[in-house]
Amino acid sequence: MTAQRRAILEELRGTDAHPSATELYEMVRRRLPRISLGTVYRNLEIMSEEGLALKLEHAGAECRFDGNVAPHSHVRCLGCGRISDVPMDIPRELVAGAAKASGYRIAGCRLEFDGWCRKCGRKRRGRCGADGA
Amino acid sequence: MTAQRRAILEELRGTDAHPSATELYEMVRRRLPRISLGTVYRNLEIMSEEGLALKLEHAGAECRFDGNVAPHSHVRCLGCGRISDVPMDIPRELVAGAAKASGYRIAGCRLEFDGWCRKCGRKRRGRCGADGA
DNA sequence: CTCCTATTAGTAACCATTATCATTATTAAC
DNA sequence: GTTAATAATGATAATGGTTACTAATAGGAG
Repeated sequence: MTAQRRAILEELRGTDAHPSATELYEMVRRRLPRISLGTVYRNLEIMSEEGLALKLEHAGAECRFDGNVAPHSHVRCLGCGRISDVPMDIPRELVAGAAKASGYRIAGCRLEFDGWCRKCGRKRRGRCGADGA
Repeated sequence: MTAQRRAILEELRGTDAHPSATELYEMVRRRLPRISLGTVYRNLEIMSEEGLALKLEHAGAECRFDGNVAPHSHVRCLGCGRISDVPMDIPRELVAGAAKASGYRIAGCRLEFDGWCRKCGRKRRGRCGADGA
């Protein structure tokens, strides 16, 4: 394992901020100033395949990465864009229901939430629901 | 409403194939050969905001569009890429659980399935689970 | 150390999507 | 029907995240 790959993995494991490839690139660059963005992408891809990292392809947004490999869902804050973990299992019945409703053999599923984090929610006190403001 | 927007909406409503912007562009082009791709994108965006169309931002894939505006989930076939409807509600408890687990005020959520459609599943008889083959 | 293979840095290419802008269509008022 | 104000169009350029390419370099087995 090269120094670059090790550094990327360590930085990823040292945060719960779900960094994008570019953010990770900036983080690793403090240690390895000559690393290239392509190297970060390549290694993240490889480590995702190997199960060392999780590639979060949240709909309509750039990819983010997670050093926490255990299956879990995520919420994205509509205010600040932050992504947080949602330690929650997807009920088996839900997957079974989807299989029945669609006729597909279900192999995987993602549950993605959008919402307002505590900080952003405080600024919006009184308002509620799914408005876009 | 312009002829272009009307044509886009009619084509979208006339299919359940969840076309991408480019596919829709090809479809509409048969009627309006001089329409531009930008116009298709612009109108799909506008109609999504107006609630006339649904923009499906399935993780890690190009956007697809749906003329069926009722809330529902989707499965993508890992074999052929086809997207099908999953007429299923997301349980309230799931959203409530996510709110509790994350501290966010949840505004929306997406449930995305990957799997094998009947046709592709037949070719894979015997195998099961979430392998990538 | 030496050869072989994998990986790197740097850069160019890709592709879906947006933005720009001069021209053209639509609408509402007369 | 004309006109003036406004909105939408087509064509193309720009953007941004990601992938592909390549010559140079690093790692590791023997």
